Amino acid sequence: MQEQSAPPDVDMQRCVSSNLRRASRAITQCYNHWLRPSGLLITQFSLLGSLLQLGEQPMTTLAEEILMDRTTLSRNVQPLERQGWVTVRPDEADRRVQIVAITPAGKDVFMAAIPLWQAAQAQVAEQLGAGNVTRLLEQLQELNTP
Amino acid sequence: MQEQSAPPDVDMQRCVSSNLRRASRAITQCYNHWLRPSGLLITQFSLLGSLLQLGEQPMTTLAEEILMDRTTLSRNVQPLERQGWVTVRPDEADRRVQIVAITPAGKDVFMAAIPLWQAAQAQVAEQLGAGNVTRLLEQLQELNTP
DNA sequence: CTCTAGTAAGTGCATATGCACGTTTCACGC
DNA sequence: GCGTGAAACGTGCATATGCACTTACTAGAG
Repeated sequence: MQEQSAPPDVDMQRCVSSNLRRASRAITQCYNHWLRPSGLLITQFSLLGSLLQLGEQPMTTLAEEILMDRTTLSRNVQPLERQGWVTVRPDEADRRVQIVAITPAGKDVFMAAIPLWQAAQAQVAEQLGAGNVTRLLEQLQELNTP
Repeated sequence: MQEQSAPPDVDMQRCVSSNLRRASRAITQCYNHWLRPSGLLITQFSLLGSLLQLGEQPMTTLAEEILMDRTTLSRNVQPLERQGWVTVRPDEADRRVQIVAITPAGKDVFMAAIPLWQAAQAQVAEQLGAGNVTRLLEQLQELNTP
């Protein structure tokens, strides 16, 4: 008897990474759809929100705070910089460091997008149930910890 | 009294999309790290696994099965085609349709990667606890449904 | 002061993602 | 047979993601 084409213990339905990526695609599209009138993508909304919460930050420090690759963050900042929503300037004391800061215009566009973001959050909450959202967020936090 | 910089109800820690994307990044890196010796990325491993389970499929049908944008799938297939792990050929009856199929070499590289994938799965299971993995997968499935 | 180890960023490359738009092909009504 | 609407795909563009390599700069040893 030869081996079957796929062993029964390899079921893509059970792959945590594939399921996470799939859900991430679906939910990202949902949020981007709601945010569309604001001109922001959810990645950009999130970045502006983090800058508001944290205040201006060195590039690498910010990357560590939001658990994003330094070079990814650096490039994600560029569209926001072109729009005038953030600024990037060298640190005065240490010229290696680039300080990222949100601008008043950036804060405005973020504030205007909040109701749209809340609508997206509400849609997910309705789909999962409010309690399940909390549980999901807790589990996702644990995946970030390592 | 003026408004504070960020309203208290906008906490990026509670954004489902941001948390999903962050976890997706972290877990993807974990799986890619384990899969490194195989030469496959987790996206490619997952694609080959789906093709083994489903058999050869029209491009659009496959995209719907795995809940991925048609054009994204089309481009994700290209590196695999270059490596000789999948083939893409026009359907004989309907010349609009492109049939995607895994090759014997593709099956070989997939099989060889299975233990590495299992190691990644095990690491996640250890981090979350086995029961929590099942619960997480169930919740992620619900997010795909809409 | 100088040399050097380490840190912060930038760049090139490849993959991943999806929207908008255009092209080819098919099926169906006539 | 001939449109015509729909289906399947490809392409261009922009963003997202991260690895490997390089460059610029700092700080500390000597």
